[in-house]
Amino acid sequence: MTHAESFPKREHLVKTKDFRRAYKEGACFKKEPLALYRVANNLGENRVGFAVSARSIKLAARRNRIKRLLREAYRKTKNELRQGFDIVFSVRKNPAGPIKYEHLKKIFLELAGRADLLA
RNA sequence: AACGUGGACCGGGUGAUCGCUUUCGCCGAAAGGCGGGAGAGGAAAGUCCGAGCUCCAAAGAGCAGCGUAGCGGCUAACGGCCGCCCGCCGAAAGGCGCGGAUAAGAGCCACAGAGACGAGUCUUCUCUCCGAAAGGUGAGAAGGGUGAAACGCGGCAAUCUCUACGCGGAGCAAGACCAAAUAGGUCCCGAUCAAGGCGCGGCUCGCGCCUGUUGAAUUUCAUCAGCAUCGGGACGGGUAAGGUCGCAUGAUCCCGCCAGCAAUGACGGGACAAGAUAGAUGAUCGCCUCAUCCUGCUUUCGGGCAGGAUAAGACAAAACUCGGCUUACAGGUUCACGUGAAAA
RNA sequence: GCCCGCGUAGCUCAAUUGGCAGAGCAGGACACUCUUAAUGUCAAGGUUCCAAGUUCGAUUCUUGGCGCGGGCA
Repeated sequence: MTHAESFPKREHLVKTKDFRRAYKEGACFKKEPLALYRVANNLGENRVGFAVSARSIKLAARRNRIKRLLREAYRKTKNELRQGFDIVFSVRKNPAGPIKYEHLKKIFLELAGRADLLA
């Protein structure tokens, strides 16, 4: 059995096509510096992708950290979310100052609430 | 000890819970599950050099072009490293240096200055000659001023050039295989035999390769047209960041010993150490020691103690692989060396 | 990942054997006008992306950084 808080490859959004579809057709919710795109898929479970702009955030280490923290926030809360969506988290602008997990998680939860994803 | 100089090394440790990538074993028809192992750096960075490797059919010579530049050595190779010489900086330990060209030539040296590189003379003095004198001709010497440089076989070759040596081009998104899907394209230009064309990604030589077929119309040449082939260009359609390999045992790392001033090499023994592809190393909570800042107390004014805060806190993360260089970097460990001034 | 190109006034760009950094637009002041626009005149505006080096002298040449833009299946 899969553990409740695991996040295997199957749940990752991978294809460029899927990302394009989310941007184009999905509903968009923003709160600096994060943006959430949500579109229904017909798979019965969620797939999630994280996009961090390399143009505005130069340091690879910083980009990696933002992705990991977002992934962690998703992993911890995935059981409280409604299923059957493709979700993309996009970070376009470089947030000022150090990146804190607690801070990102707050924004994450707020956006998830606004996107009507919380069960 | 203080200040300084040059190397070498580290740049958290440990425990718990959840999670990721990969590999091995077991279970399972499969999806997957369980257990064990492994999992970022000294710069992984910039992409500045040098290689391996792959493709361009094959990769020759000369020229052009590009690169390097004291001498010698090391190396697979290098623009790297080591030793020595020279120049400059430093009191010293040391540091820095695109550090060839007196042989052939071209170009430039603004402004200022009389004059800026073989053309001449602004001022003064001496001598000679002409002249009554003022002054002038010629020769020599010195000085002032300008300027970076003032007559000297000037300076600039990080201006062309010359000399010596080296260099074919592109790059793992190279390239190979497999699968699926659609199409089995359209248009333009050139070539198709005795002299041409194409290739050797710049040119020449040299070398190699190619030149089929039908018809107009008849033996050949030449010309034209069709088909076919080859080369180049433009457009259209389809699929899409598809999968596997390349892809990690290597100029590898560690230890010992020998040769060498050294870089480095030989020998012996041991080790196997990330492999992702929207891109794996993370999150939370403890403890330990370190650092920085703030507050308070204390002091022999160097510091010490207590509490609190800060993301163990700097620079920053593999993307075919190595050897270097360069740049960024909180803090710490260690070895060797120097000592002028100031302070003690 | 690899390979290219570009940084000059607020903006768009010039500047060659290395020798006083300029043009157009925008902005400012003045004139003209009842007022505005247009037009004319005037002045201002620069660490030539940064730092070293060569040179008497660097936007230009050399080296190293920083920033920006593009291409490659």
